[in-house]
Amino acid sequence: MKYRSHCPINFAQETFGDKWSLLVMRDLIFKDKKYYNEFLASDEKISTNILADRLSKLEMNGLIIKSTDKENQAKKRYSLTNKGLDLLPMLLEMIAWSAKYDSQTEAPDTFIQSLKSNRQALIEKLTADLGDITA
Amino acid sequence: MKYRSHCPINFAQETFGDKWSLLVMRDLIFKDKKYYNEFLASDEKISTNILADRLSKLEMNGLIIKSTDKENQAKKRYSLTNKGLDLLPMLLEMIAWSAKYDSQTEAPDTFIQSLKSNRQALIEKLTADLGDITA
DNA sequence: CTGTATCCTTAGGGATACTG
DNA sequence: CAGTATCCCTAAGGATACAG
Repeated sequence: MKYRSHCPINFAQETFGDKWSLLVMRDLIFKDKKYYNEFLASDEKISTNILADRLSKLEMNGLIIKSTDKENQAKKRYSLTNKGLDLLPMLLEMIAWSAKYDSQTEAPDTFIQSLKSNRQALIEKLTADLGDITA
Repeated sequence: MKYRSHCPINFAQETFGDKWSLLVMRDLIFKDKKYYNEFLASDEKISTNILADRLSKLEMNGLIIKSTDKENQAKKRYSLTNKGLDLLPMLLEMIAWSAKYDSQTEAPDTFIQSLKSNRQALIEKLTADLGDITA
């Protein structure tokens, strides 16, 4: 891959700055989604070819890993890597910003407060998940 | 504007998730850029029509404001609003993530440490700037 | 169920000439 | 200097059919 510059913000932009990647990461981190059809069913209606492409790119960039489901050979399971999980702090700040400025969010202060207090629990849950896979 | 969903991550994506907006914000926040030709001169080589479009969209979305330079009537000056400035925490987390995983970054630990220690000073400087304009 | 493969459309972007 | 206005092009995305 050829980067436009060596700026870290540009690096992030080129890694997950497209229209869909961050939404897939959201589904993995906050919505406990793990399977293809679960991502496909998200509100934003990603189309199947784009989803396949993004999953593959996220895997190539080391943010997620793909494994075979234990129960069902045909079924693939997507999980976060540490690199992917490390997006959490940034995502939380992003969510806090949106909550503050998106008029659709009701009671942003309460919402942000609950985010922060759940932060540690979320990290622990995701890290445990991670152990499941890499073990 | 019509949003794909009411998710806060999607809101952020649709507000500044294009290829250029965040780089303009970076220039304003971290590089003290204020004028059209300064943005135009950035490493990533944004083209003039795109820059004009992004500045206008960022203004419409309330992240920046445009004013006339005091010295020169023809010269326009772009400044951060509070809403724009509030992207700082997210950007710092983004930079920290990139520093950790972009192999181009030398000594990421040191880099991230210096980011964090400069954080408060940066906020104060930017806030002072803001006072200049809105006063 | 988990994807590929195709086809098609469009938004986003790049180059460059031009204007107040 | 600070942008518009054009023209053009491609990558990105959407719809849908199909395959292992």
